[in-house]
Amino acid sequence: MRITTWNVNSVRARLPRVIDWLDAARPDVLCMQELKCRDEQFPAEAFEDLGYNVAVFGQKSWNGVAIASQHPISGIIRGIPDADDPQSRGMAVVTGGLFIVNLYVPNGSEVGSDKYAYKLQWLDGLLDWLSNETGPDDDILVTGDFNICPADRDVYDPAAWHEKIICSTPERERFERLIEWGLTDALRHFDDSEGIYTWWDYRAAMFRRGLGLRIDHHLVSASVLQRTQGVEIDREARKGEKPSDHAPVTLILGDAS
DNA sequence: ATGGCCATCATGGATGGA
Repeated sequence: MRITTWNVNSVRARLPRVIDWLDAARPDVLCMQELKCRDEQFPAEAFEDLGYNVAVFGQKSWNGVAIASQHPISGIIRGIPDADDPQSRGMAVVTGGLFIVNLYVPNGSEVGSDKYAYKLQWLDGLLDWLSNETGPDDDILVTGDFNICPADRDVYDPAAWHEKIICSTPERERFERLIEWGLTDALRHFDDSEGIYTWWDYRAAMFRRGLGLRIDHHLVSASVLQRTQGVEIDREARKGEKPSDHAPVTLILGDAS
């Protein structure tokens, strides 16, 4: 079983690329972030034509998350950690035997800004929400665009990013609390090397120069970790005409025992 | 060179992203 997370940076602007990729890669589940459209603007038919069921949690212009799955989708939760938040940044479903939480964590803009305070509050709320909704003994995948580099090895220039947004200690502490709660950063379970990135700035030919950040993650509970065979980042999808600035990141699982 | 690009809404240029 394969589950992909991909910040598509506008599902409407990216539709041909997303659909072509999905048709070729055919993961069991695709978790998307940054739809930048309302629910009724989401091109559900294009996914359904490929045999996927879809659950969408969008909003006008910004943010928005969706899950496409070849398996039946049930138990849809819209609005994490707070159902009343006007920003659509989190949803959860049950599909393929997993509780999948798909997140678009706030960017935070700048350390010390109002948006930064919202980001930290949002991450605090996420941990509370998880603790109320489920437990680390369940079959859980928390995936998406976390907008956090967990460690310096996830950053192309740690000195330049020191205590900057994405890399600040309070953000990393929130990430670490998710790990302490009982989740494992699936990629780091297999590979502790530097230079592994999932996002590259559109500006200054950062992708061509190999300068990026690792901010898209698959966090798995112990039972899911036991089945995890690897994590793949599809850098090919960052090349060519009109790419997203994020690459798709795929979690590969064996069968449940 | 302390910026570079890209999407949205709207139809110019502000706002947001990371």
